[in-house]
Amino acid sequence: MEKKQKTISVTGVGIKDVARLAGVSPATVSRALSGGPVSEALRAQVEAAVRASGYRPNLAARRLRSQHSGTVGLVVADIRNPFFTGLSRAVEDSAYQAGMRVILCNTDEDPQREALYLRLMQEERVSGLIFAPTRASMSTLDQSSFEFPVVLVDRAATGVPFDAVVLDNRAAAAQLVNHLVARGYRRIGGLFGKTSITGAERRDGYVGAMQRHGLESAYRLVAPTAEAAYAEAAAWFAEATRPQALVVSNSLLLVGVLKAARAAGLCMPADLALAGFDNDNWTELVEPGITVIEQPVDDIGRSAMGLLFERLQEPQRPLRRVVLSGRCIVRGSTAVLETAVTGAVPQEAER
Amino acid sequence: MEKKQKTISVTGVGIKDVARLAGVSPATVSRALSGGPVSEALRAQVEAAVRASGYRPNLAARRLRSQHSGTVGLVVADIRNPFFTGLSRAVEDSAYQAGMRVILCNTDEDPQREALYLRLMQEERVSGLIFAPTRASMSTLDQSSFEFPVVLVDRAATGVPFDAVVLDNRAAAAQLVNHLVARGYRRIGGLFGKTSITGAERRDGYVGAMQRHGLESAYRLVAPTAEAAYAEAAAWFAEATRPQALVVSNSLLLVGVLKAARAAGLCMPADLALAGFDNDNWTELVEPGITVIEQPVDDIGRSAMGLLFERLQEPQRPLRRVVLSGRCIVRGSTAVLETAVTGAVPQEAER
DNA sequence: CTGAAAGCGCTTACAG
DNA sequence: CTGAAAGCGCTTACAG
Repeated sequence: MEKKQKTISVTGVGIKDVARLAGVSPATVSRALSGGPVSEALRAQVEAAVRASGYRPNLAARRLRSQHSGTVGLVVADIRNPFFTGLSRAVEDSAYQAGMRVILCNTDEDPQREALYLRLMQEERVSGLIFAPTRASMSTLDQSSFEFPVVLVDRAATGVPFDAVVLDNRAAAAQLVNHLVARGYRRIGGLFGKTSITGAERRDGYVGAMQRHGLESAYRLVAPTAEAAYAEAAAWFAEATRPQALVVSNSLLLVGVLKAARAAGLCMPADLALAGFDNDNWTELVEPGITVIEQPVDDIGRSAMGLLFERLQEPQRPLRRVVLSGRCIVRGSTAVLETAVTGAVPQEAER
Repeated sequence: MEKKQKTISVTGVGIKDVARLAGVSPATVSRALSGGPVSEALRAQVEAAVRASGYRPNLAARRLRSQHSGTVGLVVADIRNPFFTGLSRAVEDSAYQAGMRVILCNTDEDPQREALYLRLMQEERVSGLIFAPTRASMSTLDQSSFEFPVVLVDRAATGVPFDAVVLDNRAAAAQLVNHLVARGYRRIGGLFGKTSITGAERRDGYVGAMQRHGLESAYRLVAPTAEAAYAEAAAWFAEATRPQALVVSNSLLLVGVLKAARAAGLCMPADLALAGFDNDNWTELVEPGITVIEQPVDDIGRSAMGLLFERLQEPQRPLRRVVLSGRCIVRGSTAVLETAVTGAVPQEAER
């Protein structure tokens, strides 16, 4: 069983070998394998011949001939960022379910690598691309740069000429502010990443919500690393106007802020309340638990693949932008402020 | 600039178009692009024509003709496991540096999906495969199953007929035991995953080290999920023979144990010392910090790619097994036991 | 339903 | 160094 019939071919057993074995033409083998119109008798012969020979179709040949790569590209900043880890898993699952492959690339937010990988996508003739662009490159892009559909994820300015799946970042940030206000906090600061559009949108949401509550915004922008957040937070905590509560725009920054708070000897939430984004493992495990906005990564990945498929079927359809909501997971880091002015009713509901 | 010369071809601009534009043959374009022997004059003409036409080579055609896919497969259990996240990033970096692509597949430890993806690797005609097999499939595998080199990572029984890169799991587990003994603990239990060879090796290391110290082993095996670990640990903590310290074989189980300890109201390290594997973010951030063995994921990924390349260059070389050491990161979860019998000198050094 | 033939876009001996 | 020709392994009109 499973005897390896070494044929003359260097390449192993090909469709012609199977055809010979089954006593049919290569065309019939091809049809039988792709579910084409073949009589049951021949189909059975072909299947037997495939099993006997251990034949595996050559995908490079199939792609070249059929002009379908059956491949989608996924270009993100860094797979080690838990948001992208989850996203890539969701995209891969959707893709493999649809019988497609995924090519994953990490740009590290480097425009040069970004350009390199976009070029690669062209060379692979991907059927479509799911892309989380840097802010710089997003403005450069237009549809004519690509001969395949592109779906932006996570980062997409309103009005960009692409299908997109994003979180409602403004609403999510506002949700955190509302929650903090409801819990009695007033001097609420913000720390946002300055390189991605996501950080900017979350900042806008924060500023808007603070305004609606009649509170004064105080935010700072940092490079998207734990180290930068640590430095900025440490400096801030040393100032007289240190905030009572902090809204932080992603989990990397959150790590930096947490370490800075500990280094400064600040207790949560008594000395500092903390609220952020991404329901990473550690935000639950740390004491007293960090209040965060959880992003629906599975939905985001699935929706992105969905938009891609629909675009492939109907290239001329109007642009679509799927906006998903985050879920606020309340934990100990934003417990009710004990010195709260109980008379001050928040002007907006928590949700 | 960058004018899209739409040619008659449906497929976009091909090598023949470039050749016509440059006034040379397709063969010369091919040579110029692949760094073959071409005069400087013609090379410049070709480069200009490529720029002018926006030509991008079709990788499917190149692969079919050259019989090199320039692709390595990476088959792991789940990219969301932080060990595999780091590994995949390391492998991808090595691969892209060498001008190769990576195809990533998540098996979820499911033998059926494993078989499916191994078949896919054949169809892609990958140049090589980096593979973390389940225990079940590892015994099934032999070299003749593949027509490309395979390097096992993370999981590889001694004696398997493949190149492999693994952690010295026995030494690492022993290191944790030695450390706990040196800190004064004696009733040291173990919790190990039962599905992977890794868990078994770590258990062996634990048992051996306990024996050398003249201590009695007490370990339990569980399914590799946080839930299973939680259930088992919760039950154990309720028993009279509850351990003073616990060695846990991976970070998923560690999460379960930590939650169970908290639910049982056990303080670390006073009521329970904890030591595990994988220097995941949260092990540092949690109070009082968990002592763990850090795996050199970058080294593991790089070494695996290295073994693959060497095997491709020299198919007949003897099998190689690279065994890397973990680094013990000591944190508060294994602080000196205050009630330690100070007379009992550990029989082995901590390292 | 089936087969013979053409061709996807490249690379690579082969000959000069 | 250069070009004409063959061919990698498939799929797909085309004809029957």
